[in-house]
Amino acid sequence: MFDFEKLDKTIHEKGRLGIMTLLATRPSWSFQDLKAELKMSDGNLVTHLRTLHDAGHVAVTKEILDRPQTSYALTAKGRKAFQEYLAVLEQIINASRPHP
Amino acid sequence: MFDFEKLDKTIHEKGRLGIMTLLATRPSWSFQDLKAELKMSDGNLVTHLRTLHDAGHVAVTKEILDRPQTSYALTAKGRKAFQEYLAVLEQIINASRPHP
DNA sequence: TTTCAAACTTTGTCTTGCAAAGTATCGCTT
DNA sequence: AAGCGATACTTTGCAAGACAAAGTTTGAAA
Repeated sequence: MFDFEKLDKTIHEKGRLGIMTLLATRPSWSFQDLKAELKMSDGNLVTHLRTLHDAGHVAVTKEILDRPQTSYALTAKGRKAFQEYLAVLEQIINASRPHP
Repeated sequence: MFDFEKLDKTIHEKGRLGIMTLLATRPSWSFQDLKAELKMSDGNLVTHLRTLHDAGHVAVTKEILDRPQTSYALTAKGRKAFQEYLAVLEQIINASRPHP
């Protein structure tokens, strides 16, 4: 009916799903912006970002502008994985309309 | 941008999301059918069903036909909660198409 | 009454989320 | 130079939860 095995657990967790969704909307997000938007603690956010980075889904860029600033972006792999994840969500939505 | 707080944790967990999705497709499911479809262990499945039942999302019916058989169905509350959950999924899908 | 299957419960393990507090690094100010 | 504040992380500790395996209960059929 639908492939629950395909629901990538790395992405599915609430906090990381939030991160991935935000990253999908823009080429790049700063740590501070992610934190403000998602209302996560530093430690929690960093941990989730590291998990996503370890999975190869997120690229990290450190620069020092005015202040030190770290930016995050989807990798090609991450974008693909996320699209597959979204495809499962669409399956769920479609399946959930009771068929006549 | 979208409401992550609305992502009901009771529903969001992978196993329970599977259960809710199946329950949304039919008026009623037997324990055995859920188990077969979701490939979960007895203990795991029962625990998730109890969690959903405790949350008021799922109704339980025990009857004895040929064999004892327990059936599960969405409550009105569960159906509503699930629809709200799906609405967030749709927000995520829409937000994830990078806007031009 | 032995047997079988359904539907639990119990037990134990292991992972994970999460926050709070601490640390390192860099600019800016005085 | 010394101190200050912000960023970005690390560490620590706890609590919750997923999950499987094994045991238990219940009812029906043989």
